[in-house]
Amino acid sequence: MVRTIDQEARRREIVDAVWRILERGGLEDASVRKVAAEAGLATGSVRHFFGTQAELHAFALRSLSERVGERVRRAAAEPDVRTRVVAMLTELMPLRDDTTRELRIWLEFVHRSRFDENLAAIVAEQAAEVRRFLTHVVTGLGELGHLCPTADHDEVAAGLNAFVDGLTFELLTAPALLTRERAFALLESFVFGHHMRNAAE
Amino acid sequence: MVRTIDQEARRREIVDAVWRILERGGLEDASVRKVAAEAGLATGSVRHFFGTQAELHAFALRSLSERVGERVRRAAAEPDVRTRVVAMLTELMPLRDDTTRELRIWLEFVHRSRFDENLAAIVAEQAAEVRRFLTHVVTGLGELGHLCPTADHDEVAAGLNAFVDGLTFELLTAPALLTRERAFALLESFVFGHHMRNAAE
DNA sequence: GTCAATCTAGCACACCTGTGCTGGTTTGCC
DNA sequence: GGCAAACCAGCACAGGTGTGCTAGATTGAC
Repeated sequence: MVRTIDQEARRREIVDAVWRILERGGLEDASVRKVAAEAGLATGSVRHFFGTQAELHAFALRSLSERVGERVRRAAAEPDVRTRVVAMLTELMPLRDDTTRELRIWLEFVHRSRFDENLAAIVAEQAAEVRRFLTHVVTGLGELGHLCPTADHDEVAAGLNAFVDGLTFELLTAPALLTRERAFALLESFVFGHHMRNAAE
Repeated sequence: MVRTIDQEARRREIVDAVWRILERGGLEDASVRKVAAEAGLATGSVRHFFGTQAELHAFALRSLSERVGERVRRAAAEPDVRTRVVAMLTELMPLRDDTTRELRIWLEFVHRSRFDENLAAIVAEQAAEVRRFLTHVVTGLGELGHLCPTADHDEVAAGLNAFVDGLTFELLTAPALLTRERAFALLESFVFGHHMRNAAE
């Protein structure tokens, strides 16, 4: 056998090229030829590692979610509860340059997934994971006393999810409406204010 | 001069075809040929009314926003304040089949606008208009006594905007996470609950 | 060195795209 | 009727696309 370790490195290089293109021009620009050029390869080389374009895109998406997952897990190590909640939510939103880059790319896939069953399955799984994660966060908030005791945690998590998604979406698509600082302030106010009561209250 | 009235009808027919295609397959599918086929015309006919594809897309977007605007204005006629606020917000969200259709199409343009300066200008103007509209709604809420007197209306409007956008985005891209009924409940809870205090509070 | 697995490179095909252009057809005014 | 403007239809060109395929280069085990 020859070179089993470099294979993964090459795949990562190619995925990096995909990400750069997605950030710059969106998924439509991520043709096999352009990806190859961006990675400094020939189209045949790319197709040796990814038999089809769909495979390449799916792999790029999965790699992205792995990366985000790692980051969130790292933020989860923070000992102080309140700091931890904010840190973890922050990782999911475009509040820094690095996360902005990731979420810009992520938005490309989410959008495409509306008309692509393959991507849709992956995206749906990711969304469900985020929701579970937010439910966890809400439980933590309950222990912190930031929640009305009668609040329905699922309901509160759904609301938090919508708020986070809305801030993210606006930061990505309408930067004139929202600065990072303001988004962060709104997030803190939403989480630690008296906003998390039950809808049935 | 021949036929000055049918011209607008034709344009509308073509735009209708564009919308149908956008809903079904996204903006990428809205090629001149496919639009023509959908409208039952030859490509040359479409190009007689819209010199270029970009022009066609821009026109389809503007037509959409006009349509939504009319609907919102109609909802603004409701006399009861509380009912009116809900009705107006409802028009901006995919809570019915007709508005869902419009917002699906709208999302296509918003997404494309990230890499298309022409569309970006139109979309940004629309977003600003929605924000002004929401600020208006918030003022109405203040008069209703649903707002903390010290609340910063701009801040509250920004939060409401994010929440509405988040619910909309999730309904369009992650229907497994959110039903229309739940979204409506969350909206009402957000607007009429104790959620609208000032961030600096 | 030998050799086979792995990787790279790129040509070729069929298809779709926007748009320039050139004819034909319909329409309503005079 | 005649005529010009408005409209319709579609060909043609120069690109770009995914992917099948073949041929060469590189690599590491033996």
